[in-house]
Amino acid sequence: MDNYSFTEENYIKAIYHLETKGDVANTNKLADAMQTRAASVTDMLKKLKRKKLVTYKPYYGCNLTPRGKSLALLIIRRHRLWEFFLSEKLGFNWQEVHDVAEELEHVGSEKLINKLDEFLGYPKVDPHGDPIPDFKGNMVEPEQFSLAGYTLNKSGIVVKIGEQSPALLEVLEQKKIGIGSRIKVLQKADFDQSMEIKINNKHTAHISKVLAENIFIKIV
Amino acid sequence: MDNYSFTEENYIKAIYHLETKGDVANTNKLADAMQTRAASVTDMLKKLKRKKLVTYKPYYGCNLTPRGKSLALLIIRRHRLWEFFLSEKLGFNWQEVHDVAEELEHVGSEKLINKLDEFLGYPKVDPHGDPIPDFKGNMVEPEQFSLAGYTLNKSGIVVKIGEQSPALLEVLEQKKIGIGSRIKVLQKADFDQSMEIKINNKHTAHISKVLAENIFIKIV
DNA sequence: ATAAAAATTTAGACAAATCTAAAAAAATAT
DNA sequence: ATATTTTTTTAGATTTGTCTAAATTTTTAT
Repeated sequence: MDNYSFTEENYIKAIYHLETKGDVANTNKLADAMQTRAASVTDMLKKLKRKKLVTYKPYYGCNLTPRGKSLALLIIRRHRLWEFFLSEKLGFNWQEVHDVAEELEHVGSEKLINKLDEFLGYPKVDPHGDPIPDFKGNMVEPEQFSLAGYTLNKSGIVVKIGEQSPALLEVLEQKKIGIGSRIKVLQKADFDQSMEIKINNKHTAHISKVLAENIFIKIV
Repeated sequence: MDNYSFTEENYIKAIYHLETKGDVANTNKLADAMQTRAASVTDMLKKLKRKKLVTYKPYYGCNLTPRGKSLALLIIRRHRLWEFFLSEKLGFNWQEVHDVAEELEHVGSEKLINKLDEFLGYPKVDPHGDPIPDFKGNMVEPEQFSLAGYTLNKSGIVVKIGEQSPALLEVLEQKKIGIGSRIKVLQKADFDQSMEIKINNKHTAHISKVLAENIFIKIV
């Protein structure tokens, strides 16, 4: 695999994320994502095109070539493996892992990342519930379920909140449940479907059926 | 702690290593260490002086300021902790760890490096036998001697290889001598200072004076 | 002590990634 | 369909770390 600068890698990653969100990666969106100016983006897109990582059409935007896409997946693989390492082995909170992984993801050694993968036991999902590509770039988007359908002792990561009402958000805030929280079902009451859950392996909470129906979990 | 570029950090590290070797870090030696030209070094030294990391005297060379020295020790701490991690946790050979650690050492998070230190059990020495500075920058130089100075029937554990040339590493590989090997001196020839040694109580080897001078042993 | 050699610095240039300001193209509104 | 607004590109400048070639200082040798 060739060698790319931090900046190039970050552009490729940003383009990938825009594409998978269904958007075309155009100049202004990229400038926004990269915290830079449109003119700088234009320059970079021309360069990435020269390097055959994207197809670039002036006044339109760009798409990743197959080469660009595998580079993106490699960087995402590195990022998410490091996030897993930081969380699992070094005891970082899931909120803290992103910024550090943002730096570690640019360390290029192929052997490093594959050995790390092995050391971590080939995890499928990072601490935010996002899937980790394997060494070939394949990843399995984990299925998400409402917490209400969960059975005892199953755990996962909160990836979505159903209803966006202020009342619901307030309850979640109060119980310290948010996107990324790791939740494990401890007890379930048959008569009203309420449940006792453990949040981030730290504190427990009791939540009603209605609340559980609005919390969506990815299995980890 | 402030933020420095990869290049600045690498210069600081090179200056530190020259200083501890007893040399004055002058332009040509630095150009050699940094694989660059003298003119580039001059530019950089002026910059490092502006940043108060070195004292620089034209036509003489430079010395690290206290700030510069603690930065150097921090980078060395990162480097050696990562080497330990790669060797101990990911199963890299001690010859392979250096280049990867060279990249990892520039990841700046203070929390990362202190958590890593904790995770590794606060190791005192890296896979090459070099001491790891603690979070304050203190390190204990382990007592070690060149094998060349050894007398008959004395034995110890290989903790460091002096010169890092591929030619030397190849000989060591071939004779199955590595960091951690237990070595006992069986015979010594007066006329050329070559010696017969036993390695790991298993096989014997004949090694020249020059080779012996590059093998450092810790008495056990 | 003076000339020759070696080491170092200065001057001016370059590539990468960025910027601002102005020009050009595309989208939108009347 | 034409004018206005938005988006994007171009042109030219800036910063960082590098380079070559020439000038300068220091060291070494006679």
